[in-house]
Amino acid sequence: MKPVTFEAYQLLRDGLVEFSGMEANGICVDVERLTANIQEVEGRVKQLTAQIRQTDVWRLWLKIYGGKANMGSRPQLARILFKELGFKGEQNHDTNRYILDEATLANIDHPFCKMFLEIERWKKLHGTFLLGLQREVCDGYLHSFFNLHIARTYRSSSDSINFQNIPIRDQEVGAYIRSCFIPRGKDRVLVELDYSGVEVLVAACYHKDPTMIQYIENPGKDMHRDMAAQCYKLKPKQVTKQLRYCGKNMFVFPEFYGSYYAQCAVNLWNALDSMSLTLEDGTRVKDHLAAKGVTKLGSVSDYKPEPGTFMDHLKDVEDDFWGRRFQVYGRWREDWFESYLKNGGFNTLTGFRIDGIYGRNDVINYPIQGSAFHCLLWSFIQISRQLRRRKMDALLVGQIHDSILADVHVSCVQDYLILAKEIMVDRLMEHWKWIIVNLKIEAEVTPVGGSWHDKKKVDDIYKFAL
DNA sequence: TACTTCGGCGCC
DNA sequence: AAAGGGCGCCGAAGTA
Repeated sequence: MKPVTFEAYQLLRDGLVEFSGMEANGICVDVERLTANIQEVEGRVKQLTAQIRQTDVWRLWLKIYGGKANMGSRPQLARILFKELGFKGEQNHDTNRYILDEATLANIDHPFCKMFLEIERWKKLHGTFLLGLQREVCDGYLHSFFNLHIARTYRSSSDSINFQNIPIRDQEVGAYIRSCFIPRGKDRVLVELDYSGVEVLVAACYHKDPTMIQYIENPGKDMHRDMAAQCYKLKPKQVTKQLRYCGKNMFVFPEFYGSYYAQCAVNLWNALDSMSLTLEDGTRVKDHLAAKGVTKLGSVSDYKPEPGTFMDHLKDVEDDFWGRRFQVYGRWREDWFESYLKNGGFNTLTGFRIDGIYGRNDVINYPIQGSAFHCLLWSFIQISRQLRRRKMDALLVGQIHDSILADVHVSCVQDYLILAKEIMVDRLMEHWKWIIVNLKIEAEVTPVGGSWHDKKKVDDIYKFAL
């Protein structure tokens, strides 16, 4: 850990103090609800397990493994699927073990795999989240740790339990665990404030790419939509919400983090079937691509994609992405890495030094990830101090990289929202002159008597009313 | 029994 | 030339 400016040292020191306060505050847990949810999920796991034991595959499993047969063992299941039932499986090149992750199982067309994934989904909720929380909760409160001395990027981490990976994407699973987090009183609510797209904004502060800045500053422009259009050979207007999601999470972000066209192509191509991608008028995107002359995924050999395939197309999209559209960003990545090779390290915009042996992707990603978190950290410190100074009935209870969770009395929700916005956007931009794009935040508030799962977006914090 | 390693997966 | 960044936790399986 090496803050190279006094200010960077102060940021960690003050952050440590405020995080300690937050840990002591803790977050209120509905213990009865937690117990009930554990019961319910255990019941579901038992029922699904009984069901899967009736299948032929499980009978085969028992025949081969006898008393050692373990429904939770993926290595055992891999043997059944790939050695006994003849499905094609990939192996880890170093260990020769079969890969049997969710994507692999989802692509095997067999009901047993679907059932297995369903059970795993609920077991993950049960073991990691519900029992984990029950183990750590004390007198109705959870006091997770929030560390500032762990991550190589100078981000934070959290443990006992990790408060930064509570399920939310899978709404059904998320509900079981998030409904256990509640405000510490009948007349209070939870308020969550997060920076929107802060890593993209902070990246722009490093590379200053004019095209990227236009995308950021112009609300009519949409990078993810445009890239989805290009990847699937569509007009931007044809891009549905689902297609935009694919552009964002299967091309744009992977490219930012250092993936490359061949990997993106596989994911975008598999999504055509697995997500049944269609246009507004019902046309299958796969058929649309076929009409444009692209009928095969294709592969790469001798560093060259097979001509005329989707793979080949994605190579063109990538070349265009870094070589033309975001060429300043692309050049920054090369220059930044060159400079690292020459100097053996680099400094972040927030005043930290990162020395040591790192790969290209690390060198490009660390400063962005770290500085983005430091925006949150600086705001967190200021908000926490102001709440004390103004004797407001609001406590900070959690932090998730780019968001702050507070437990607020109904009488001061609006004051809290306005104070926090002022600090997170206006004062932070005054404080760090290197922030050259406008920061934005989103607010979510739970109903009175609701849980973290019930949080709802606030349209306009200045017109907020409970 | 206690500990470590690995694969996998939850979040940003 | 290489090819997805950061964490923490779980269960399985191997080792001492």
